[in-house]
Amino acid sequence: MQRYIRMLREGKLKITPRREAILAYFIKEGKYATPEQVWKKLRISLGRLGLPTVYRNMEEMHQLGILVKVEGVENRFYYGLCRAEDPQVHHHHIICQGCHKVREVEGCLVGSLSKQIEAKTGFKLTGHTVHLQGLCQSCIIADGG
Amino acid sequence: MQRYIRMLREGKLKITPRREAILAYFIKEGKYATPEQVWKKLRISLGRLGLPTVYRNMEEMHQLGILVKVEGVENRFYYGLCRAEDPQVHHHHIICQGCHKVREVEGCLVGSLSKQIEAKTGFKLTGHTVHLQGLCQSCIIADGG
DNA sequence: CTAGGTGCAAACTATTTGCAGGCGG
DNA sequence: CCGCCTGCAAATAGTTTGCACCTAG
Repeated sequence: MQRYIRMLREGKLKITPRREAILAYFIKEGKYATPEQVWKKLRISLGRLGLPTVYRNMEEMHQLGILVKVEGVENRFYYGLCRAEDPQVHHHHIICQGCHKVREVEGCLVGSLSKQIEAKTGFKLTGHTVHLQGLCQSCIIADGG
Repeated sequence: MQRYIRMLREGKLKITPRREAILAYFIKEGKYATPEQVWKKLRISLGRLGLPTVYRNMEEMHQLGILVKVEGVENRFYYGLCRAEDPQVHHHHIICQGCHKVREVEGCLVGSLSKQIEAKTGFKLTGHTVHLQGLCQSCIIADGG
């Protein structure tokens, strides 16, 4: 928790009960979630909590690299906690299709091939997004595979 | 054009003036576009044209592998014509940040590394999406770089 | 104390749906 | 001539905004 608090401070954001609760939610669940899912859970314990507050805070945390943002099914956006040592160091994430657990994947899949791609296409690569889907150990077992 | 017409037939979709116009749009422009952009252009030449019709047709063409669908900025979806020999053969696309041109990238960036990823994470990979952004030859020059 | 954070209500906007009539095969 | 296709209007739903009040630092 402390490292995320520190990241909020570095981003000039105040440490409020709402922000701590959102962080605690992601640390506890370890899964990705929509702002609405987070809101439904937290407003029970927090009493009053506005959905826009959750949207605002999750987006801000995404800007600071605390949360990863991924396009899920059905035109919705999901956020997951990034546990990488240094979120600034480029890496990818893999998400379990069974339980929505998020895990960091070190290194970059595109980096080593970028020269080849540029040579073949004539494009100069400026960026990329990679979304990996999979099944975690527990869900492989649960799936009977 | 003929190959896309054939793909529509194989998908049990009728060949209508609206569908031909949408295909012609993408063949001519060679860029990705939102349903709204396509609609604004085509309703001039087609007279009456409903925006829902464009949404419906573009989504159907996406299902058939005729159009690629990518998440753009600002929570909107863009579609681009897939010119790959066989769209069923797995490949990626790179989109020019300057002019929005779409180009196929043969091969798979994840495939050769999937074993490593699985070994390192313990996940079993079930799928992935890769979005490459870049600058095409013309836009590199226009950019002065 | 003061700038940033929050709740609420309302707005916004991309996308979808229902349905009556139209047209491709 | 049958069933898919289309336009229109209206609904849906995720997300954002305006604003008065509140609270962390």
